[in-house]
Amino acid sequence: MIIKQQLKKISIADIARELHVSKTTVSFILNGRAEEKRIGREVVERVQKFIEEVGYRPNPLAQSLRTGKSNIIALMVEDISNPFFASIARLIEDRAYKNGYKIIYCSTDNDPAKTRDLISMFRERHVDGYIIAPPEGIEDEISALMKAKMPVVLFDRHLNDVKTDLVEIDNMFSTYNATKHLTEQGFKKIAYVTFSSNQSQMLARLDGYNKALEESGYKPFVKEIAFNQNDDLIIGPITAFLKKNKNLDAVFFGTNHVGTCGLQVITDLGIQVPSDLAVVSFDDYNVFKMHSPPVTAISQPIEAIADNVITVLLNRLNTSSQHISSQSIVLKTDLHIRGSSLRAAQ
Amino acid sequence: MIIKQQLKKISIADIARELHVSKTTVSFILNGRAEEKRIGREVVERVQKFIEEVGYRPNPLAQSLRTGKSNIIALMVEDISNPFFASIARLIEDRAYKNGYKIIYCSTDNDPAKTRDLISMFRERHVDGYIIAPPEGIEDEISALMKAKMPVVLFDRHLNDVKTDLVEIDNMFSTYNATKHLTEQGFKKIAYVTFSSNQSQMLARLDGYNKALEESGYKPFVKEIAFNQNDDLIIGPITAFLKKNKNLDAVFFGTNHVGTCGLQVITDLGIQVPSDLAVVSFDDYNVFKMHSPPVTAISQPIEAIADNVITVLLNRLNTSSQHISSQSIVLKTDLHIRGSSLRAAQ
DNA sequence: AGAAGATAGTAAACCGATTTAAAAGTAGTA
DNA sequence: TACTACTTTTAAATCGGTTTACTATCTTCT
Repeated sequence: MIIKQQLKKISIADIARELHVSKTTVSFILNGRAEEKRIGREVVERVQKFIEEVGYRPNPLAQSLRTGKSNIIALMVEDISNPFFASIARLIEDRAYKNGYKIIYCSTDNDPAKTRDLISMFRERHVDGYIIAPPEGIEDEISALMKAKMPVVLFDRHLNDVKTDLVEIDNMFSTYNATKHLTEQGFKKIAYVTFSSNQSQMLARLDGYNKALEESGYKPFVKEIAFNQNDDLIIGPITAFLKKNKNLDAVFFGTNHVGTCGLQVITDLGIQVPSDLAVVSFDDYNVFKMHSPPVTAISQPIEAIADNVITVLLNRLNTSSQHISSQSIVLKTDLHIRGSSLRAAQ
Repeated sequence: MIIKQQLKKISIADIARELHVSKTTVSFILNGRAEEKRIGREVVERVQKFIEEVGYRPNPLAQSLRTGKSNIIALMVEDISNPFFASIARLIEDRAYKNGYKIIYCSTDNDPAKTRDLISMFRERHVDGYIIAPPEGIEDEISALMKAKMPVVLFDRHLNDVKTDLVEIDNMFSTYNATKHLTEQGFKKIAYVTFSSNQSQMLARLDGYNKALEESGYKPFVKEIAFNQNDDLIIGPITAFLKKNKNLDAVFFGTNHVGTCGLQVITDLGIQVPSDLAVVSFDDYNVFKMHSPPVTAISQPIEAIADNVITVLLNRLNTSSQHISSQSIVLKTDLHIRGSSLRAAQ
């Protein structure tokens, strides 16, 4: 027998009337302040029993209006349909729900104006905290949130001059290491194809690549593509680039999106991997694992990122870490070396 | 020069006090009911100017509490990190935002209990409408929503005995057609690997496969796998199945998730596609397009699905379609025939 | 002049909770 | 008896809007 949930009406006032006590009393009991407020044992039991029976649930809107708290966390990522962000969102969602928080997520498209709108919408709705993979150009809004004492955790990238909690990976070392791997395999003309971006993680990745090449004394070839969700506008430039630079012996893609598009180009052009061209990509992804030959990739620790992000935020929300000014967590990546970057036996 | 947004305090009462009018007047003007309520032109202008100046925005919580409307749409999918659902979510999100609605999404994991909880949470928060890819076993909750006059659009699958708005694809024809394609290519021992599920779309897909085989007089081989998010628990059974049935000449995967896992198994076992085994999968996906050989796949019209879903829901919300009892939209799929299912020239 | 009607605006109730400040009851004590 | 102290309970204010019902003034018409 399923108990009919009283999703309908029943408010705290109804309960009070029904049991001949005041709303105040009921509210105190509901919020576990019965003891503190010295509500008699008998009353507490009567109220709790009744609440149980009718399946009463307080109206969260009214609660939020009064208290200013909403039990909602805003999660803003670049693009929720990108598997990297989708996976992280999923993991964060699970942990948040388990801790009584709901997640609202949305895609920023790396557009500061859209992001600004979204933040202001979230502020109006009194969300309790923010998890953001920030686009450039919203430093001021983030600072404003901080000033208003809102918990904010950035991840995937950081903003200069804004001190927030932060979860990142070691981008520079990751690309440095992967590039080194290529040079160790004997590749010399190594291109780096990436989105044109001043985001911290993208700059760091580029730095790592440059540093490794510099150490080897090879010349860098960098191709920057305008950020875009539309595959065709990524495939076009990559095709042109690869057609023009036939002398390359390896290519390093800076993100999973660029990487998948790049692979498609390579297939379309009939380029042999790795004999014609070795391939490495940032971010691991089904497509890379299952490509033939499988593609060497830098795998981000998705679970660890999600876990750290939500842990840091929950701590802030529980105000148990008021005294900590801000913490920065940097996680390691794994380089999964696969066939696409191994110099065939001569 | 950027105007400082007054995200702080300022309420409708402040405005009223400042301009020596009543809250009521301000509220009417804000809601465009000035004319109807015969507020003088001069007052309207004064109020609007002031509102503009201070950047006043009404508190949505208070609005929702009073009106019962929230401008929020709940979007419940099986798993937000599945690329099919992530893409749809993304498209729906965009259109919803453009129409002044926000989306809250979440993953049901096909778990009716979790789904029930989520629905009841959404009801408490007074979301205005629901978009749901429903798991089995929540017929009652959906009916309850309908009874409460909430707009509900189901997609991807339907529930028997519940008449809601619905956007689906022609699952049965899709698998029938793809299976026919295999038999026409000369394959005879065609396995169908899928999640074990009584969801409408899964049953229809299975029916299509069976019907095509029946017409050809071939024997069906169906392998059902317990639904699971964890790849290892999918890969294991598929591996066992393929190892045991070496006489198969084609395999049809019933979802993108099963398909990617299946491909991985095929690669790991060193099975040659299509010479040893032809492959077809439901859902198109990067992984299939880029596999070598590329994998024949049934591509769902993602944009059309998203578009229809949100259009139907927005119509309901605008109450312009009160008289329509419920509408069912069935969309066509595309079979993308690729190398993985073509009988090599003998 | 008086009734009816239009015009312009507002006070107060309401949505459903939390919280402050205070009241009512009870017991102990001087 | 009156006064303090403690326990138990509650009325009313508040959050920030929307909406109902009503007032007051000015025209217009018979």
